[in-house]
Amino acid sequence: MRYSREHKLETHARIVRKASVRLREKGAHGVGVADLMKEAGLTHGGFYAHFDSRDDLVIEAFTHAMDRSTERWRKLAEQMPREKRFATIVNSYLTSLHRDDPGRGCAIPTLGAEIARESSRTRRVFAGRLDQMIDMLAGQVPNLPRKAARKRATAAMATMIGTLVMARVAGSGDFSDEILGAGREALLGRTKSPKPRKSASGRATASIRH
Amino acid sequence: MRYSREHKLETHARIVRKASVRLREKGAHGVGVADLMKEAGLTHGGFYAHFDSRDDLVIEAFTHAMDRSTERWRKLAEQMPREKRFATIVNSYLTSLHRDDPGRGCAIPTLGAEIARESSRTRRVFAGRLDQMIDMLAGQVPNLPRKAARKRATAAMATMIGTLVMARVAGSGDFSDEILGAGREALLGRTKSPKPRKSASGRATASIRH
DNA sequence: TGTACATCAGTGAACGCGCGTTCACTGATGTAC
DNA sequence: TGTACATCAGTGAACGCGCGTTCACTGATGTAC
Repeated sequence: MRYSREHKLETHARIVRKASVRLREKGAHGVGVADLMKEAGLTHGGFYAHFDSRDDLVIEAFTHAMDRSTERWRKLAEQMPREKRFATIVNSYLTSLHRDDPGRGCAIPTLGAEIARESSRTRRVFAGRLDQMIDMLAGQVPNLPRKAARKRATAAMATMIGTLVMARVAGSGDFSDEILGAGREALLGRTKSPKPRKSASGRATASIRH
Repeated sequence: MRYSREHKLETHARIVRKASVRLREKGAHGVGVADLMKEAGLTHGGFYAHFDSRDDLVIEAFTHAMDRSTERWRKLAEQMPREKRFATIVNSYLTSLHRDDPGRGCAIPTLGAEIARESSRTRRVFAGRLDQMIDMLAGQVPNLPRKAARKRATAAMATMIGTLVMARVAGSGDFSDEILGAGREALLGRTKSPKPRKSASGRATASIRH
């Protein structure tokens, strides 16, 4: 072979990684194959050496985004004491930083509605990752039995997703900030500061994206 | 003129009405001008006698959908005693009927993410209607001062929108029903029946779409 | 170790297709006399 | 009231363009001897 086995896997992963950012930014139908390949430093012709169709890349890119988000949250939560884990995730999700950077953010507010209209094959994959994400969040809900925690986590995900969708429609002014604040309050109760706070490690908590 | 002034206005309104259904079903970029005109019983060539561009129709169709939803909710709520109004809206929003009929449903879960990526002109129009919808819902929240009611309404909208997005991704099986149920419980507390209930007038409440 | 060959990731031109938009035309009806 | 003309909503062919996909080709490198 021209390149080692690793080389191809690396290239494949790079395409998926870059595509997952651009697709979240521009929508599942908002970027062409040629642009996505250019993003990875390649020309469009080589695309079909890596994917059977554009849809396949969309599925892989989405899966990648969901897995990264879930994993990042889990790690973020694990650094905190039990009772603060849920609040930590909510606070880092409902941030102007997350709102203004959809490319690195949660894939559901950006791609959810479009995926809901795709083939049932695509939707099944999506639903699986959604399920995992809810489970992960349920694991961070304090003081509740398993089933109740999952219910709480599902509704919290809904509030976070809806808040982000509305806040993005509203742009980035006062109305948008009001929406973000309402979401945080509903999930966490009245809290002092919507501004980024320094964590113990000295890194600003709010700088952590999804 | 060939047709009376009314005739043109009626045709224009019909195009907008039909388009607003199809665009919610297929997405803001999911249907072509030709299809939308055929839906209204016309050929594509006449389109530009009514709209400057496809984007203009999308804006009008979206505005139409939002106005109809807001008005429908207001009327639905007005038929109920004060304390039940908020719950009535939530219960009729978070229904499998609404989930399975996006064309007649709320435009935010279907088009919100796409609109968030459009021109700021489009987003401003959208944000205005979103603001009106929140205000309307705030007016139905019982026992709270104006500002708190608006906060509550904003977060409730978020939960409803996010719940519908997730439920649609999940299809229409158990997982999807679980999501709908979690949203209802979070907003209304544990309630008995997720099934359609007959209202005093004999019409099934759940048959009312948005 | 050195050489000849086979492989296949990546290139860039070309394809067919659907889309938004334009345009010359039509013909039913409102308007002027 | 009846007739000639002007209007313009709607038609359907045509446009240019961008997209997903295909394909013949290339050339660096792994492999066989």
